[in-house]
Amino acid sequence: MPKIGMEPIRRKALINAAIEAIHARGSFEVTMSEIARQAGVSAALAHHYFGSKDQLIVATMRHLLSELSVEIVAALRSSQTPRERLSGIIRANFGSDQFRPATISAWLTFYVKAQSMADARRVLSVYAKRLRSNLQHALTQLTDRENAQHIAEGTAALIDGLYLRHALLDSDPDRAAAIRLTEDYIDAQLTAGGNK
Amino acid sequence: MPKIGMEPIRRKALINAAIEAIHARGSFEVTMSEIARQAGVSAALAHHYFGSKDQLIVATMRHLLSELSVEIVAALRSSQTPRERLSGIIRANFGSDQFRPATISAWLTFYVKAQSMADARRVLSVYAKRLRSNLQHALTQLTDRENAQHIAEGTAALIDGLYLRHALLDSDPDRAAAIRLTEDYIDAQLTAGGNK
Amino acid sequence: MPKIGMEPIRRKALINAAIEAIHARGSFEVTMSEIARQAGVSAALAHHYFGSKDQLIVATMRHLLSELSVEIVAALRSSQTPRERLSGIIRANFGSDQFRPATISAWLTFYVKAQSMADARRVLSVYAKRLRSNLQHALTQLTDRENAQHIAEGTAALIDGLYLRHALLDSDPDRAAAIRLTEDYIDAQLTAGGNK
Amino acid sequence: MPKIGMEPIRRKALINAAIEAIHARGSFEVTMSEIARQAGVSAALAHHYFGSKDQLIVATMRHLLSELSVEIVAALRSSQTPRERLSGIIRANFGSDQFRPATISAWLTFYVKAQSMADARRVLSVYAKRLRSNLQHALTQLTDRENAQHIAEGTAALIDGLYLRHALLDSDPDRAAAIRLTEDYIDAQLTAGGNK
DNA sequence: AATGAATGAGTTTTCATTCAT
DNA sequence: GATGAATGAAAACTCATTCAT
Repeated sequence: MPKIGMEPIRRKALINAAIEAIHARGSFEVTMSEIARQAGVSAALAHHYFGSKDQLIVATMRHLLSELSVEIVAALRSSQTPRERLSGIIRANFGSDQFRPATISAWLTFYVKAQSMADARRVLSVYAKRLRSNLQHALTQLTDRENAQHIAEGTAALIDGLYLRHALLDSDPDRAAAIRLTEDYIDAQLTAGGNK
Repeated sequence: MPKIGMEPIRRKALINAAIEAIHARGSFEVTMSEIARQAGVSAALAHHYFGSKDQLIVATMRHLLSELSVEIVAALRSSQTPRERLSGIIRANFGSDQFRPATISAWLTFYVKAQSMADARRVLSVYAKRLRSNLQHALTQLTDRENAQHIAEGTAALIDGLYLRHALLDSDPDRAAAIRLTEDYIDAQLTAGGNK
Repeated sequence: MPKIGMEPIRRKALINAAIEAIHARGSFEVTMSEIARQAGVSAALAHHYFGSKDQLIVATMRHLLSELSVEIVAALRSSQTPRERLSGIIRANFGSDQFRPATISAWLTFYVKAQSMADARRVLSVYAKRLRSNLQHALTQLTDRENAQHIAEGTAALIDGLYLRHALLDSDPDRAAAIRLTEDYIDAQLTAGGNK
Repeated sequence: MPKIGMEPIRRKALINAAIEAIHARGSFEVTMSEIARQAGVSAALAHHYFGSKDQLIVATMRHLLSELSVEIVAALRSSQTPRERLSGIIRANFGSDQFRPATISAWLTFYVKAQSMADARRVLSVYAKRLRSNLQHALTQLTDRENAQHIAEGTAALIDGLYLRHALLDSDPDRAAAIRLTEDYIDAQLTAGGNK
């Protein structure tokens, strides 16, 4: 086994382990040891690669966010019309990689962590802004600016709310229902606000 | 200073202190000592009255929930029509006591705590069900059952999502905007779904 | 209810409660509150009457010892011959008030407490010496001094050992068997050592 | 200083430290810190290796018991006749490693701990049964079954009782006297009961 | 690259004890 | 005579983190 190039492998393994461990524990009450055990390495190694628990957490958030980003970008690329782009964003947010128990737990704990940790807050703010900006951009082409802002805010809240409510459910999240609810919201708001 | 009948006073003080301390800290990483100090008593006394940190947490959740309940009940009582009842529920959820930074922080951390603590989960589930049931009951009188269910679910998610997104904001939450967004959602959905 | 003369009643109740609580807990891991609750009074009152937990413990030991003393004295009084006196001492030690689970537990914990508490040690030493002296006195009339000493030591050890071993048993102690064993020991030793 | 394979060394050191600390304190009122300090390590390390104070206690009991077992087995091996085997068991029980103040203190506290701790109780019960079974086995070859049982019970009680009484003594225990007393008991009982 | 060893700093929790009423 | 209120002090336990190998 080559002893070279282990770093990216370990980092990825630890980040995935963090997500699973957070879910298993239900919150950030996970210890570094648990995460390391889940990844099959020693706690010391996790420190070696990430420097501290907080930094591992931020790296995990960034990872989740960038995964989501990739899917959103892909969805936007394959869309032709503004309305299709909206649907793409929604589908990406409720994608099977994102909208599953472990990821939902992780997101939720990140929101809490963001309350007390500047780094985490910054990362989440970036996500929140980007989501709104993506939605707004597409919506501006469908209705007036003020209405677009309004609907973007609502859509973002709806997405986050659906995540939150699903954190409480024991059953597997119903992606189709979540998508339908969000799509309906946009449709109804566009109709009510008057299309361009 | 009276030395008798202190228990209810202390319990209330500790619960309020817990909410404030959770907000100040940003999460449940508050210590019992911090909560006790905030309440002006010793940590030992907090244990004396609540038994454990977890039980103090659950008591705090229950308190927040019952406060909300009282406001919702009041709002429902003073409403004449189903549509007014919906507005009442929404206003209660975004009431000035509820929709403020400290309470928002507390709610968020409760959701996380519910992931790992059976008692907390139970309490929150009760709240989630009651909210949906209240919404649904009013909605059923305005549109067909299936649509009512759908809108109730969306409204609940929207409310929770607005809380979640405001947890990230430094500025004071805009109650009026949150209410308008939710009301608009209901109106548009009812219009789209066809009134009774 | 007269408010006078409560002291002896409370003291006795607390001492009995201590014995029961020690047994229930299995050791001195009893708290003052538990003892007080068992006695139906507040922990503060226990302090009022005994000054400290340690003093309550010593008082409880003294009580147990004096109960035993009374029974031994009575047994000695009603005995005619030295051999009868020996039997009386044995019967008293395995009397139904002494040789029962709660008392056995209490004795055992007292022995441990005596290791670290001068007062307790003194009290127990007095008991140990008195028991040996009583035995020796009767034995000296039945065999030579050296043999008497020997047998007294053995009898005392046997009695204590039987208590100790019964502390481990779940079943009710078999008083008759314990008495027989001890009597047999004395008989056999007297026969072997040669009677006077 | 080798930095690997420390675990067994630390475990042993901590167990020995526990015995000494228990003796120094006189009871289980020892703290983990005291034990750890005695072993020259941090309290955290003791927890790391044993999980909890209770588990360290049980490990210490097991250690004492297995040491005794080894000595008993050796004594039994080097004996030819049943009577010699009895002497071997007795000598092992009053061996210089066993019958010394620190070990006596430890045993006594174990008996108390066994009252409230299931694990400890189980361990001690095993010891009690094994001692009786060893004695009985040898005795059955020297007298009838019923008498053998009787004497075995008495011998075991005598041994435990001698330990108990020596817990109260400040002077060093007199091993020879304890052995003589126990041997005399067996001899006299065998004579009285009739040899096979 | 990787880990077992080790700990300091902190957290919850327990309890005997005091005191005002 | 009696107690609820209150706490200081100390205990067990946890965990991120460091370090030598």
